[in-house]
Order: sequence, then structure tokens, then C-alpha cells
Amino acid sequence: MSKGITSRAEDYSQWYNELVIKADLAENSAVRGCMVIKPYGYAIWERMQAILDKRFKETGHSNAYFPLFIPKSFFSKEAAHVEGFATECAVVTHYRLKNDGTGKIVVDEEAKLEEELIVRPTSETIIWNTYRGWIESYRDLPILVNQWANVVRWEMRTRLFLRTAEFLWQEGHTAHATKEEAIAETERMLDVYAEFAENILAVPVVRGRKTENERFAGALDTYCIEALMQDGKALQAGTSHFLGQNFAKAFDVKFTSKEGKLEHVWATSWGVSTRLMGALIMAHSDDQGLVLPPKLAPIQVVIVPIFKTEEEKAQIDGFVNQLTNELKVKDISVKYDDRDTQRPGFKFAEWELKGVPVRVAVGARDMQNGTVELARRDTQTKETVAQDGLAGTIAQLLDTIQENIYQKALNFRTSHFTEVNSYDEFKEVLEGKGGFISCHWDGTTETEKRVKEETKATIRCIPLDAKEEEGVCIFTGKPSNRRVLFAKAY
RNA sequence: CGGGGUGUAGCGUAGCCCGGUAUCGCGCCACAUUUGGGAUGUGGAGGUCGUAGGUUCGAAUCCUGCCACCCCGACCA
Repeated sequence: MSKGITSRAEDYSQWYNELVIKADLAENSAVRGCMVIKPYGYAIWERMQAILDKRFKETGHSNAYFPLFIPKSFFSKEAAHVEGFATECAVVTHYRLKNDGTGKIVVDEEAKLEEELIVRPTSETIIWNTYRGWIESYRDLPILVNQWANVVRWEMRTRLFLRTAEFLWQEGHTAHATKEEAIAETERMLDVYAEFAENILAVPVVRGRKTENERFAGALDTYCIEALMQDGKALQAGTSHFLGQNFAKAFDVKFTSKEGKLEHVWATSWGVSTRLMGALIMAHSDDQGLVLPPKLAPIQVVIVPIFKTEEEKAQIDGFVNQLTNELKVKDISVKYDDRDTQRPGFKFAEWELKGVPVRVAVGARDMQNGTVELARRDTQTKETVAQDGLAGTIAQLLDTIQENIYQKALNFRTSHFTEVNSYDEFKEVLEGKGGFISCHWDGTTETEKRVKEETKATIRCIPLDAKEEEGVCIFTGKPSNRRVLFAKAY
């Protein structure tokens, strides 16, 4: 059954619909572009949440929650910020419905809000409005707060997981006494994201900074991690912003320093969203479905019994019970799929579709031989191994799979990372194999925009590890002292 | 918001040009045989043909309006 589940993103929506996660678009146009995350998909998001949340706590952050509704006036306080989000806001104007007399429910025009409320597209404004009341002295700083929430951005065109009208995310908002400390925080959280992407999601990322043109609305500097999908397109997987004193000035947030001076607070914000699920899927999946790295998989091992009689089943149950206990001791999550409504072959295919890293099949034959069949999702290989020491064998195999998935993605990226020195070469690579293109750029927004118009490629980032190197811009021939990364992006 | 396309059972579709109450596959239900890679056979259930109107003895089919969705573009995590 080929569903055309390949690296091409266009194919994924079909796959979601049938198998993992469904975008249930309501008939009402008002909720177009939203997604329903089905239980198995949500379990993956929960794993991401749990792991990230732990990292945030370890780095000194606390969770809090701020309102969904933001008074319109808050938005107009930071000029660049309004401009960036103005065209994609959902606005609440009324608070009551009524029966119009014919049985139709209509908006009660008399219940018009004096000031409209914006459904948050991001929470900087309402949070900084709140911080004003929390901060007086340098002793109140830093404030290291994170929020898990949903946000709404009325995009003209949506795309499952990558750009939905409503999405789930976390947004960290920190306040600091000094510029240096805020910049350090921005970089530290970028590292948290990069480490998570590479070690947990097994998706290699480039750490870098955005150009002025691609920067977050209201930020002085935007750091990002950029991942490469199997179709050669880049995906921004997370961002960390140094906001300077912009929001402190807009919302009049000042503190008295050790020296007794009144100063504006320094800010950062950083976030990752359910887009990470899209990244995960597009980075690793194959024609058989999802491929989950073991460290993220909600179910790491699935056990499928193969039996004809009740006696056989009972014998297998006994073995599986013991194995399950041993695996749980090693903190490995197990699912025993002993449904009698589906046949083994069906179950094999179904769990492969869901990306479970390791499958154990055990039948009467195995019980006689003291063996099981061990299959791995990443390589689609299987082998017969001894029941003795099986828990240990599986634990090792999970590590191997984690490493292998990462290596595979890394090899792909390495082979789709090209240095070019001319615009012709640039266009040739872009139209050919795609991927990241490293080249010189003159540093102007104008050149960036013209390249985008002509080729659709954008500057994904200026890599943090870019070395100083004299060269000339591939487009204008003007001097440049470091390479930047271009790619077509989602 | 511009350009293109599509709406028929839970999903995917045929029928439309040339009007006569809807085809096929998957899935679902029952029974039997099966069970180490998505089983097979037999029987069965399931339809406002996107929606409103028009033409007609008769509309999935022809005409008009509306709605929704998909793709491409501008915009974006």
C-alpha cells in the first residue's frame, strides 16, 4: 500500500488524514486552517512538552499563564510589533448573541465592546504590560517565565502543522537588568532548542541569526535553528529573540539599578510550536509511515503475540509480562498489542505507520526455541534473537536506532549543503538538488529581496559558526566577509 | 486577496458532454474458513449526488446564484 509517503510535503496531508493526525476543517469558514490533533499525534506533542519543560525548569524558568485576549491598544504601543502582526489578527468585537425573532442566532449589536480584543498571536504585549507591575528594583530581576499556550495567526494560506491558523506552542518571556544578561539568555535558549532538536528529535539544525529583513517584529536580533527536510526545503524550527529595551520602553517598565538609577528593562522571548511535529515527520518519514526517534516515541516497543490456541496465548502472556516488567525497570515504554480483532500482519503494518521504533513478535515457535523476532522501524530489518537478556538487547537497540536516525538525517543534510561562488551556480543548485546554499551576500535587504523575487530562495540565517572569509556577493559583486545560508523554505 | 481546479456513502471514485432516482474499490456488519507481513469466501448495511433556485413529465446530469475545499502566488512559526 503505497500512499506516496515520501519526502514531498504535499503528500503528507493525505497521510495525516488517514493515519496519524487529521485536520478536521469545520464547514464554517471561521475556523478554516485549524487542526485537530488526534490522540496518537498529541501523545507525541506531550512528549515534546515534557522534555522541553524539564529543560526550561533546569535552566531556572517557571511556567505561568497570561490571557488569551489582548486589548487592541496594547498592540499599538510597539510600532514594529503592530506592523508585523496587524494583518493576521482575529478580533473580538462583541460579547453576546441573540435570537433575531425568526429563530436565527445573530450577533447582538448592542453588545459591542468598547475596545476590541485581539486573540493573541503572541504574548509580548500583554506580558510586558503585566511585568510593569512586577518590576521595581534590580532585586526583582531577572524574571524567567514560560507559557504553554495556543495562539492564533490569521494566515492567508495555511498548511498542516507548518502554518495553521491556531497552533500550540510555548513562549518564554524574560526580563533582565543588563543587555549582556539578556543576550546570554537569548543564546542559552537557542542552545536548549538546538540540543533538543538534535538529541531528542534527531534532526540536525543550523544555529544562526536572522537578517534584519527576517527578524521578529519588535526584536533587535533574532536567533534561529534551521532544519532541512527530505525534499530539500528548509524549515525554521525555533526562534529566540533579543528584544532589547523595545517592549520595556513601550510599556514603561523601569527598575532602579544598584547604582540608584532608573533604567529600562532588557527583554528576550523564545518559542517553539507544533511546527516541530511537521519537522519531525518531514525529516524522517518514509513510504511506510512515520519514523520516530526512540527518545521521543510515546511507545518505544510494541509486542505482537502470534497464537492459535488459548494455551499458546497464555504461555506468551506469561513471557510478555516478565519482559514488560524488565523493560519498565529500564524506563522503556511498552505496548502489548494482544487484540484478537486484528491479525499479526495488520498490526505490524499499523505500528510501522505510527513509527514505533522496535517491534517484538513472539509466537509458539519462538516459545519453543526461546527466541523472539526483533524488528526495527528505521532500517526495516528484523532478526531472531534469544529471549535471554532481551530487555538489555532492546535497550541497546533503542540507542542504536536513535543514533542511526540522526546520522541518516545528518548525512542527508551534509550532502545537501553546497558552497557556491556565482549566481549561476546558485540557481543551478537551487533548481537541482536544493538544500542549504552557502554563499557570500553584500548584507543589504535589497539584494536579499531581489534574490527572493527571482529564485524564491531566502536567507535562512547567518550561521553562528560562520568564519570570517573575504569574498564577493554572488548577486552584486560587492565585498562580503562571511557566508550566509540560502534555501527555499516553508 | 489574485489565478486555476474540485464538490457523488466513513475514504477514494465512475456516471455529467448526449436528462429516466447512482458505478466500482477500500472500509464497516454477520457467518465460515483463516492467523509468522496489511486474509479469503458468501451474505448484508450505508446516499439531502455541496447548497438555493430555475428549465423539464422527469435533474447527479442542463441554466443561474451562493457556499466550501484543494493547488499556485503575495504573507508567515
